[in-house]
Amino acid sequence: MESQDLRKAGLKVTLPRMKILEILERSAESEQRHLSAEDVYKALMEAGEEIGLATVYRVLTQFEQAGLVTRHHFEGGHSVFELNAGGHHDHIVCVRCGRVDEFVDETIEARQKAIARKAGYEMTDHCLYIYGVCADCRARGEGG
Amino acid sequence: MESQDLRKAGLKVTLPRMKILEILERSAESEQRHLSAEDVYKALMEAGEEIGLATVYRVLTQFEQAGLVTRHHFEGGHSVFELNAGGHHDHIVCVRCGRVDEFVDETIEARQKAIARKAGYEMTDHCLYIYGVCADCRARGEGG
DNA sequence: AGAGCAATGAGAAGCTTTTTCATTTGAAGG
DNA sequence: CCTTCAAATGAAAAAGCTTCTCATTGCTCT
Repeated sequence: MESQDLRKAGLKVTLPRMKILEILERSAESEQRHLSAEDVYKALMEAGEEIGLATVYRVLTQFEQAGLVTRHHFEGGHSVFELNAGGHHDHIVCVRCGRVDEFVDETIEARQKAIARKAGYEMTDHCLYIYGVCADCRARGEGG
Repeated sequence: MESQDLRKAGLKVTLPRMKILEILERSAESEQRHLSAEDVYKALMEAGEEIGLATVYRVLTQFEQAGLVTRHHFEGGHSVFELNAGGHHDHIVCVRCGRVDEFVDETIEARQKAIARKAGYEMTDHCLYIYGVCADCRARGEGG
């Protein structure tokens, strides 16, 4: 039951929050795990929900603070949000088509902690983006 | 001679470009290696140069395309630029005071290439940010 | 020195995100 | 079920960063 997720996060259960959570969950099941605020807004419109863009931003920020979603600063200036499920992972982004794949590498995870410690930092978080050209785009030819 | 750097990059040698390059070089020598467009603009104003903000953005973008600087998308919405010198490196950012340290780790570099290949990608670039609390901030106390 | 073309400056415009404030809605209690 | 109140929402305005427009300026080459 999703409303419990909101309650546990200390957020009042409202229609906009439920709907936005639904959108995020549905997109997490499909291939598109990373949604911008506008993506969410458009999905809401398509679902016939009259929810303002300001509310989308507010709710996504609240979800982030509540630990329900993670905000990523991809290239291009705008943020994307991703439902927190399945634990931590990093990203490979195709610079040609925008496709995003995920991975976890324990070696890198461990090295990061060691590097932070050596530099005198107590690591709280990290993010790693690998940029490249995906197999599909390369098969499609160099010309783009 | 700096003007040669511009020439090699295929850019006409103009006063604004020279001055911006100077600002970047001077800041690279000091502790502040990462400047936002506005930082550069303010530095120019302090130096008594009448260079428009639009030009700063244009020049920084050109420098990026020419490979002279690298643009980073730090958290907070705005980009920062860093002179390309001393080769590739990644970043550790203090979430408390904003301090930025740099590091290179060959193990991570190698793993990344391997991961990209395994996922079917041809890696073109990557960026890794470790977030944490630096030694100074921790010495200063948990309360902030 | 002069011609031609790229670069610049100032301000407007564009885009994403946040804020404001009146109105609406959800949660708790009678 | 109805009331009450704080919290949430919507619409529009505002804010912040970045890009665009276009007349003017200034390199580069001859």
